[in-house]
Amino acid sequence: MTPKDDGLAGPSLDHCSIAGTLEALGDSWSILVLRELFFGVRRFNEMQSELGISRSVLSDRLARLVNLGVVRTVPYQEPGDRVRNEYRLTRKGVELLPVMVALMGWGDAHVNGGCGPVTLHDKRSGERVRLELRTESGERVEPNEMEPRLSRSARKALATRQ
Amino acid sequence: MTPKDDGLAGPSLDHCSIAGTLEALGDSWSILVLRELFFGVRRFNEMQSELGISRSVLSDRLARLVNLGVVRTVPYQEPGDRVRNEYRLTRKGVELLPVMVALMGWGDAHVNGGCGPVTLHDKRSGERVRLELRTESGERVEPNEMEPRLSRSARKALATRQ
DNA sequence: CAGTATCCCATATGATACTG
DNA sequence: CAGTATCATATGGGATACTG
Repeated sequence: MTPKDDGLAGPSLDHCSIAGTLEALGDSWSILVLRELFFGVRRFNEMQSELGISRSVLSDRLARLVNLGVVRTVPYQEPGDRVRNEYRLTRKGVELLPVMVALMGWGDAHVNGGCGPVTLHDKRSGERVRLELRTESGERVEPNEMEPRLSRSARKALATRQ
Repeated sequence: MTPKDDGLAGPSLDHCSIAGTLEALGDSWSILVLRELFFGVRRFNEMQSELGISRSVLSDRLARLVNLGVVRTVPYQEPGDRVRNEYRLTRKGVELLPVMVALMGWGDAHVNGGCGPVTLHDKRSGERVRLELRTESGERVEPNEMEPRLSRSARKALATRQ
């Protein structure tokens, strides 16, 4: 048995969705910028000082995120001041929250020794929220009870190539 | 209302768990190496050719992951060959799978246009598995229905500092 | 096969200064 | 306040060659 036989990886996975997301957001600042937005920080200067990121990089990252469609600018005006922009997550950006929740969960458990400085709550009930793996029929699944499979389309693509 | 007032971010979050996890695994290769392990690829040379990563970087990354405790080496021996090592996820590494599932989910939806080359299944039932946000009492929560709060300990830390 | 060591380069980042 | 432009640097990564 060569290792190749039982592995799923291969040319068909060069652009697997994990790699795709990382290509879009896998640099060292994008996720942190999105975290700020998630945590309610919306303005350039505040993000900059919170994150300790350089102004040029923050400017670049925000532009990229807007371009990607995960962030949008919203005009606002302080009384007696000119109109400026603040930044908000788009729907596409909000759908990234599970990534942040997963990162936070692992960091809570394995970096911060069991719990972190932030907890997540349902806005209505106030109950704590967490991420779970479930089957379509609603059964909980542990991470080690899960296996990846090539989708039908990927198998077909692989077959024609061989 | 200054933006500062309604944001959660601040000095107490410099080492929030998202940043912590990213610090450990946020480089451009670690997650991809872990993906290979998740997909069943365990040997150095195979990972190297699958990923198109340079040998030195792969070597370095594997060492770091072992050091972090998310990967361990397991000796194996091909008949008539000397003993070598292969790599496996530890429990701590397996607990990182939700991060990969979340990345995959977003990539499926927003990079690969609705579906990707890989699906995840319960080993037993074969049913598809996905990530869900739920309250402790089992209610499903949409990403936009969720808000972050400072934990009790973080509030206390913040209070003493001010 | 499974690495390690060396060297070189591209690029990401930060510091600083400037602008509306 | 909210950026943009320029520059210097550091670091990450690849290519290559070597070793057990």
